[in-house]
Amino acid sequence: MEGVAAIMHESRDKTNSRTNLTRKVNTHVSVDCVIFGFKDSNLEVLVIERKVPVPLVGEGALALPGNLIFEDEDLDQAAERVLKELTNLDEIFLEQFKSFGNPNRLDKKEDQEWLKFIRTVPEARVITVAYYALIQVDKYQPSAAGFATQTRWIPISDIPNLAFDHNEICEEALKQLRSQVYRRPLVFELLPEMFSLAELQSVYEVITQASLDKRNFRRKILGTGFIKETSQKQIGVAHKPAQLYRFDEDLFEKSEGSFVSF
Amino acid sequence: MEGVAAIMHESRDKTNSRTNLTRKVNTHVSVDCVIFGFKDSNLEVLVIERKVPVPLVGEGALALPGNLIFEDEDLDQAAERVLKELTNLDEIFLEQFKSFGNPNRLDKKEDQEWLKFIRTVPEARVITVAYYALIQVDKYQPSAAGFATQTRWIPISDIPNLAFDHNEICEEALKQLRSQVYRRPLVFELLPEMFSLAELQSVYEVITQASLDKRNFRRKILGTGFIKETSQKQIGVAHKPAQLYRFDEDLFEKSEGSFVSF
DNA sequence: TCAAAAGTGTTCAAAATACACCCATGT
DNA sequence: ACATGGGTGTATTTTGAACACTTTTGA
Repeated sequence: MEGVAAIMHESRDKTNSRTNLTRKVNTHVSVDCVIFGFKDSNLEVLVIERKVPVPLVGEGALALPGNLIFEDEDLDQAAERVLKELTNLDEIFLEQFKSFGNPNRLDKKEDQEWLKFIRTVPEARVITVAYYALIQVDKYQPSAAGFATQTRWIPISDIPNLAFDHNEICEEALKQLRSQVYRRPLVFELLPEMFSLAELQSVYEVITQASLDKRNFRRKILGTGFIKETSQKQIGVAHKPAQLYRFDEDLFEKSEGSFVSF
Repeated sequence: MEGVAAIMHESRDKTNSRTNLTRKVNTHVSVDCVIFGFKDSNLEVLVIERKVPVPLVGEGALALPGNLIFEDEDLDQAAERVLKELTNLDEIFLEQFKSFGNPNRLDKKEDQEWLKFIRTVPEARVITVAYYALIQVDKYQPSAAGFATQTRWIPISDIPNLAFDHNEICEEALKQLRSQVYRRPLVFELLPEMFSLAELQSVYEVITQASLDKRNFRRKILGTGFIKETSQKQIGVAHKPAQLYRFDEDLFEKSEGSFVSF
């Protein structure tokens, strides 16, 4: 997902007082975001529906949120801005993982047709810098804006054909997430502030596609010392309510980033 | 290191029959390569000296090999080509790891002065896609070409100020190498076909900055099953010659990529 | 009272660590 | 004969893996 449409409305970004109307677009480089959320015990990806004069259905109607960068902004800033402009998401975990530059990546017929509506030079080559993001689904409500008409969560096991090379980008993002999940405390970006150990285990299981032993998991995760019990318990469940825990970032920092693996 | 100078001589790339003279340069995107070699029991990085009318000494004279991409080539192809054009290195391990897009990354005075000699639009913003490479120093002889006047190996502990944001790029490449060295068989790209276990251990130690127990190392590394004894021994050493081993790629593939860690 | 998930320990096997001496070779 | 690095085994500790029943709650 890239396009100049986003410059048709002002940015609310407080860090830059210039409006997007006066900013020069770099028509050769874009950013795309793969946003992961943990929903219904599943890992899902947030996609947008593209706004077009003649609505596309099925094939190619969906895309990752992404757009061209501005000449005066850093890549990380661009990713934050674009994400905000298309989905209203803000201040979430966002990290660059790979760039994609196949010269033919925008050449599919339906993609070209769409680019004709939103680009000054639809046939131009664009390389894209891809980011992955992690969000707590309950805390943030994505809402479509810019050239996105809707946002939609899609389970990663069930992703349809997306625009451009966005399926490949999703695949790579997943690989990245999987390879990092045991080296860094990423899972806590996907969970609410307080969570049960069963939920925590479930996030690990969903991401790594492996099933874990409950007792061993609890022993090890509590053994790290930075998962702390809170005074809260689950409410409204039809069974014994689970104790809730939180991730203590300070304790984690002090423990020198040594993390767990299963 | 980027510039249009490379298009002033033909590519010898057999995979593309068009000469570089007829290819259109993408003036907004470059590739840069951080080439690691294992020399004198040390990890070193290959840099080039920049060709300039008035030779620069000290500050900013050295840079990573890199250049602008062509409009019709993939990022990986561009990295291979540029590496070949500036250092004559070919068919070595090369992998993208991060893109750098600070809008001011080319703005230092000495860098701008240099860009004036090699660029049509020296003040243009360029984002660069960085690659890291691993080479067996005995097998390949880098030799300067294009706008490089010399190539030089520099120990990673002793890297001077480089052009542009190339110090930052080196740092990130090292991080990447360190984080992957125990997950993938990268070390064998740095060693000759046959090597002693002491050399192998030393590569791990140099990359991770940790010292390992000789007996435990040998037990574990042989325990993987894909480090195979050869019939050769070291020659010309003033002590008991070490048995030489090789990395068996087929056995590694079959062992499902499960690697060691220390 | 029942259904549903929470919570809890022990045993065994495997892997990690720590550690010191003799050996083969070239000079 | 000596200097240099090569090569080897064991004991201890730590970590990983497998495994089943009781408890608490809401409906």
